[in-house]
Amino acid sequence: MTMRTESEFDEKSRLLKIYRRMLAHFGPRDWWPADTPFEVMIGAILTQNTSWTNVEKAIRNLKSAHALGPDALFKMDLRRLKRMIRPTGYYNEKAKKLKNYLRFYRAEPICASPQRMARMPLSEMRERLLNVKGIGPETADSILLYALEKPIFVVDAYTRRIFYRMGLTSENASYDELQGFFMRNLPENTELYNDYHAQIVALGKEYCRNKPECGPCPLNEICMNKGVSP
DNA sequence: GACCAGGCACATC
DNA sequence: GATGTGCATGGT
Repeated sequence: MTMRTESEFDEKSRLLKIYRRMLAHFGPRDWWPADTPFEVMIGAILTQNTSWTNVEKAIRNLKSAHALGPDALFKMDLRRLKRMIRPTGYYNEKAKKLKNYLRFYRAEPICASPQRMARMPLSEMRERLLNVKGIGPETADSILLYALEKPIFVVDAYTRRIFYRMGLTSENASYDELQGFFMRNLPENTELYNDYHAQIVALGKEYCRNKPECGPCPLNEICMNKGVSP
């Protein structure tokens, strides 16, 4: 039998309270903004350290070239691919990352085979994704959660910043530590993880950018940061 | 013109 | 394991 501390209960209710507050303010986010699971995967790579508006341009380029599919992208000339994804920045690196991912994807048709997907344990799937050069923890988890609908919590720069400023996590917590914090304290639920992360991004974009001071935060009553950089 | 954006791999200590 | 660096465009 496991003992639970008071603070564990506090954190559980607090994380849900924060979620409800964000949900009330922003409404359901209906993520990920993409037409297909495959588009989610490509977007997840393209958005690495890049604003989503830049990714939209690249996605548009690929769509208008009728190239947003595994075969078309895999076969596309590298220089042409670079030209199309240029707006996302790091386009030389990202073009290689996409090619790496497509090689993996075509060899392991995870999305084309639901039976195989269902059989594959989450942790094993994650390991395989992380073995692809260019896929780190956030990209892997975004693919698992938003393309494959697996129950895993996505951590990003906004998550780290917001929850550190709230005083709930440490500034230099690792990805795995932060992910563990959320997954220990929230019910395991794909829909919740999906919208929770989307809410965090909405909050981050509007109120909690990487500046010394927050904007007027809709979470004021539960956010410990009173507008001063901690 | 500086600063930031839905990271990651790699080198070095 | 922690810390530093290159990668690059587009918006504010």
